[in-house]
Amino acid sequence: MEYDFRQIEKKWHELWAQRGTYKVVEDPSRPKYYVLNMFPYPSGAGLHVGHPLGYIASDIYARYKRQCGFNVLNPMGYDAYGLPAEQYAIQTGQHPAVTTEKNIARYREQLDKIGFSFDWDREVRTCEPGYYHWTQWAFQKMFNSYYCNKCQSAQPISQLIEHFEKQGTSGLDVAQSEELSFSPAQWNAMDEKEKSDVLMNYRIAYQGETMVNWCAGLGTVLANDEVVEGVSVRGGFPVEQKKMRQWCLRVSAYAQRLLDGLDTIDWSESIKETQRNWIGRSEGTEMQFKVKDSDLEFTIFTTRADTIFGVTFMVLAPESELVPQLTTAAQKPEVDAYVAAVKKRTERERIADRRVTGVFSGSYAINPLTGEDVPVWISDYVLAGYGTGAIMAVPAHDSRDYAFAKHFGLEIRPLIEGCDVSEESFDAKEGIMMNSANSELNLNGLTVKESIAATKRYVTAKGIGRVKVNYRLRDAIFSRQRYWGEPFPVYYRNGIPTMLPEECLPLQLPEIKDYKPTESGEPPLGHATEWAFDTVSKKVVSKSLIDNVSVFPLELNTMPGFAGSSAYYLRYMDPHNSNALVSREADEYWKCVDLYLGGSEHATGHLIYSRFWNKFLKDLGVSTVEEPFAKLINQGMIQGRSNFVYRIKDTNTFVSLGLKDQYDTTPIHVDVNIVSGDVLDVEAFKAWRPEYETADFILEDGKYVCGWAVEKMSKSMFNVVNPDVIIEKYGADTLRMYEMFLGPLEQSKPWDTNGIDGCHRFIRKMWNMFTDREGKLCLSDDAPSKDELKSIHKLIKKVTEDIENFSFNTSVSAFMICVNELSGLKCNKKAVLSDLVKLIAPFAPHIAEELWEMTGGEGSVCDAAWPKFNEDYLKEDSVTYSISFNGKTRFTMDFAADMDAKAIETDVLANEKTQSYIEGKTIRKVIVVPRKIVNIVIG
RNA sequence: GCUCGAAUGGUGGAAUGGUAGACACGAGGGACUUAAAAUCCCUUGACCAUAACCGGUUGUGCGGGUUCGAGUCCCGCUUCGAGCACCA
Repeated sequence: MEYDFRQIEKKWHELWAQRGTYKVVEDPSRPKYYVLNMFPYPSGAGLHVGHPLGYIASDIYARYKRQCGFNVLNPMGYDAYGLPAEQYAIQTGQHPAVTTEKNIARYREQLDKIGFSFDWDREVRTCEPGYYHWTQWAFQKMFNSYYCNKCQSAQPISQLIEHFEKQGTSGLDVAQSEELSFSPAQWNAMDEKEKSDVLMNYRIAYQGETMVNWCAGLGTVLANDEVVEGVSVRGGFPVEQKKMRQWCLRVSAYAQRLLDGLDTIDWSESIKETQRNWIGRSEGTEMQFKVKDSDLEFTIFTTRADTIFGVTFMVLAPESELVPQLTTAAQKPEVDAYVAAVKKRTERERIADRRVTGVFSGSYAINPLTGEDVPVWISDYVLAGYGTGAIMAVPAHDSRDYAFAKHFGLEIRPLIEGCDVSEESFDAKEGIMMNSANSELNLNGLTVKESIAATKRYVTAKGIGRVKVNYRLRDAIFSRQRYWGEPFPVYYRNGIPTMLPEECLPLQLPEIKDYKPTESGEPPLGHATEWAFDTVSKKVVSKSLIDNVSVFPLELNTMPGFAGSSAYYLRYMDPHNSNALVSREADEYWKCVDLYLGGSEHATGHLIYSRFWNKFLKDLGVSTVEEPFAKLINQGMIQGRSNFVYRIKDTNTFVSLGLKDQYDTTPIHVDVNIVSGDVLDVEAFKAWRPEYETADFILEDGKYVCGWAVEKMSKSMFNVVNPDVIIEKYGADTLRMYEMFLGPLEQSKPWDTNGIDGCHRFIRKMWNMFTDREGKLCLSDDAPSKDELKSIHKLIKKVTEDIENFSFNTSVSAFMICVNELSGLKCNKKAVLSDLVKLIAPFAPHIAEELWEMTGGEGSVCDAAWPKFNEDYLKEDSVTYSISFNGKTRFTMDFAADMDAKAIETDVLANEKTQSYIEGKTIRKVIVVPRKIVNIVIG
């Protein structure tokens, strides 16, 4: 009887839910394994076939680990805050919570059909108060912490205050926005507001005036990874630089730990490299330059201290605070005009147009090694935000300085023997130095490497500079001018940002009637009426009660998307705990995510923030491990495969692919759901759009063949494939097998249903091995034959290895081979087939569960012990060797499996056929490749 | 520009330095069937040879190298993809 996947899959979905098959509890008697997928943002479009790829892979691994005896945590939840719901709210007035809820329901319905082993009791949603309580809590902890460089850890801010009271800033080694200097007396004399401002310089969550990516189109600030080429990733609106007071997280304090941690985790080299790049550690030297005829001094950063004798000018970033100080009266109009022009240029324009621009400040700096005067210029090729915002320019050995010097006719002084700088700079860090000596320091004759070290030593000893490590990693901007995000648990006491008492958490998002920014330009929360904090009753009250004595205004910004996604993996460990983010026991049991699956597009966003957040929580003693994700796999994207029909110009006649070149045609996207194997369902096409109702077709071989192309899966290309449709036609098991069969997990590939029949046939074939025509079980208790055992143990070995290597596509092939072999052998042995059921269970859980029940298996197949591989069954009595001469195989010989190489060699050489091939030629070499080949080199 | 990654039949893709193209799709042929569906069997990189069989040559983007032996290792390119991009 046909395998009725619809009825059987439905049956098991119900039974699994009823029996709580996938419920997980901490069990110290068993080893744990934590599998996690990056949780999805529930968009209105629902799931397409690309989304479940990673979920299926991790589900297979989770089920496999469970069968191996691990207590497996495999949770799922929703990253529920996001811009689309908010924009939908602005357009329709529909509350984002309502749309989000609806979308989640739809996601859940789709996910349930695929048969995942998620423990839904542990579901989290970032937008629920019970969840964002802990997002707000972590923020408050960051506000109340500073980062101590000496102990490489976050510490309570109270310790820092104590330090200020006793020593001021002396002896301070902490992460800070800028270097401050004050005495204990000065600190103690400060008023509350001044102290608050000073502490902001050190807090891990702090408010700072920062240049932000302001997106007027979205009315909000965006993180760097939300901006690509000067436009917003969402919506594609232009983004400009604007200075704003924003909440920030001092991610930069953790730069070194974020970098070091990469060496301890099992992630792909490419994503680690991306993160290293993003962190951008650079070891160099900071040097002071005195300004001529002035008391002023400024600091530059360089990685090429060795080139100091080649400095012919200095450059300041236009935004640098030094610009007004160093500009002479004569140059002021020109400098002001330049700075103003630079400010007007958006990021986008600066990328598009990279002309050399700049202006002379009028001042000269004194090269501390040569005593020469060097002109100070201002140019936007120097960035204010990196290093000190000022550089020493060595045009001979830096291509940017070179371009600048050429453009403005400045001196270019080569320092490396034999280099030619007439056409371009010599940037390579190699060669022998020249022109580099003063009375105390002589670099001439040294290599670049030696001179860097020598200069560092000299500069440090002379007190004109110091060794410095810089990071490109910037602090994360943590404010968003949006409604649909976590509110900050912060109120403003006469301008001083103050944390809500911990017992007032969570601070719930207020209801508002309009989701747009207010007329006065405040964020949407400006519309909220109940949005003030009463410090006496400790309640949120109406704004009308604000008296700035006991009732104060609340913060109007909300947190960005990455706030809620930074520690969700901890919450899954203990999702219902209302006293803590995660209990000590749960945390110590689950520790960290053992296997994390998700797209590589989060390399510089979520995966950095989350690691940062976890490190902070570890300093706090909440998380037990330094790195939250021990192993990371980036599944590839599934692209769309679009189909085209070809309309003959100015007609309603469509011509099949093979004949289209005979006409003048326009390709038109056609819905892939009415195309099967690139053949168009003509009737469905006519019904698809009213304008095609009267369409005519020129067919080939009676069929209309469509063209195709690989494009992004999107509605506008009509290439979105909904997993529900596939499941309805083939069943979830086939979908699961096929998604794995498509190709290597980490590779991007187009969705193409052309091969899905093969997987479906496989499922049916397997079903038919167990059942007769009436659908009744027909298994025998007889002992399996040697061939049957060999076949199944080959499979056990292959599938076990493949799962461990995440090579699921080849294990699907292995299943097909095994089932072909066993059905060829007419195998109906229970001993063999029950192993097959256990092996297929992670891949195709529905059919496995049904067969497991039919064969009288105990409990659920997901708890059936993974079959043990026995090598003895694969052993052969004899092995066939190919006999080759100079690499060309001529004939074969059989030998006993345990025969040693020397004996084989002797036998082969004694053989008559061998002799006839050698025939008088000399034998140069004989190579015996175990179990494969004997190659005889003659000549 | 820099840093990674990739390139194998008509297609998706297999191959610890050891018989390249497993497995699957598609295509062609056949069996069963009144017919269709389903199922099963055979052929299927290219080229040459042959009545047929046996066979031969060539073949993993291009050019070199190491090796008895290279899709795999090394050097130099080409093309495509991804990330970073004035980071001093």
